[in-house]
Amino acid sequence: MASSKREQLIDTAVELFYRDGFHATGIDKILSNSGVSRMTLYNHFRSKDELILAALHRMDEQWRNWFMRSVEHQADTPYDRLLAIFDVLGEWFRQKNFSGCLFVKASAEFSKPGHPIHAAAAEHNRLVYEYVRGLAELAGAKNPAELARQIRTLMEGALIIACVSTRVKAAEEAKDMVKILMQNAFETETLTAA
Amino acid sequence: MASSKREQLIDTAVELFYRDGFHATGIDKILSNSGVSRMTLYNHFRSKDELILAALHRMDEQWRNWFMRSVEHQADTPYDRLLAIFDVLGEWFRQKNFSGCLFVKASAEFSKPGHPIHAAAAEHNRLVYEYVRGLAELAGAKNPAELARQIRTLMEGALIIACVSTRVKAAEEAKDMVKILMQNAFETETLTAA
DNA sequence: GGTTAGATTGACCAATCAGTATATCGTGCG
DNA sequence: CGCACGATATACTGATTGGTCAATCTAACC
Repeated sequence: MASSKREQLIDTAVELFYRDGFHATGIDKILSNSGVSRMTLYNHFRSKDELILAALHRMDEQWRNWFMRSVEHQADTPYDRLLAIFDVLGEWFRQKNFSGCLFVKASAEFSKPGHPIHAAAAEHNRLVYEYVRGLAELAGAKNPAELARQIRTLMEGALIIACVSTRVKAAEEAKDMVKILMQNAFETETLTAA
Repeated sequence: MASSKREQLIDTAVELFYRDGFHATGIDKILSNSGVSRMTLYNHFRSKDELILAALHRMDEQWRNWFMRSVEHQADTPYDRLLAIFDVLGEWFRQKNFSGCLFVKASAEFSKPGHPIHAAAAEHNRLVYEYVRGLAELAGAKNPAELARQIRTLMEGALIIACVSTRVKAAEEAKDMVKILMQNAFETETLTAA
């Protein structure tokens, strides 16, 4: 039962932090929305910052898991999966309660790079990058690290355009861009195969 | 003197909002840092949100002015200026107190698209887009609007990578990407000329 | 010089902030 | 049954939140 309350706290924290932001979400709102009482929270987490870190960790696992599963379900070969990334991105942007990326929000509200919360956001980005680089390697890109950085840049760019300018098409537009870039990232024979 | 205090309030508001965020910056801190007293602020601005809007408006003018002047100083032809955008971006990322983009922060903290503050961020993005599209037109791009959207996506992507992952090189990496994309965005003769 | 309108001041408001102290409760063990 | 321990609930802390009120001060105009 103790662990269940902890889960419940993290769940509602993720939901409220995502919707309203970190500073704008008070401990009291998390408590009332989760039906958990004050001391139970401070029993599991030493401070609000620690709860934020737990929420980011939960979201990182959830989101990356969903993202990778979706990409792998969408396409079969590593090459096609690099393209499918942007289809999945489009799905994400079109989700009912889509409201941007929790990690962008985190690094926006805690912008000092040394802050643990900022570091958690950077770590999430690194893990996503590693996933893309793995795909680029499997696909046989000439320079997998470079292609992965390019794709990550396009992903983040599409994300910002989508959520600041409310332009969900940004995902498809980024996909068109990545097609062009991938022509340059693969040997000619791979290019012809695609 | 009245107008000078108003300017002073906006200046310190911009500085503190940029450094610490909107919700994390209290009215009291703005007052003490600017040396202006409470009612003077509420005489000029009906609420904190209105001060935020004024700060965003000020920052929009300042930043776009600095950005466009830098781009135009860096290169002479519209074509080269499209590339120079990313040199200027690199300059920005390397500025001493660089801490991301105030408008990304604004839309992160006020993520409901209908909110006036979110709308102000979207409007800033639109104005930057219009500037890039103008350059793309002058440069003779086949589809200026499309090229401008692509460049905007790369700009925002590089920005997020730079400030979340503390990777200022993201600007140069995005420049490499835009070179490839521009090969596809111009007729062959323009391409050869470049 | 006196009056008056507008700017400025500091005291004050209720609400909320993150976090704590203490009391009570439920439950497993001897 | 009775004890004891960890989890929970409630009340409370002092600080800070955004915002207001009424008194004071300044300066321009008649």
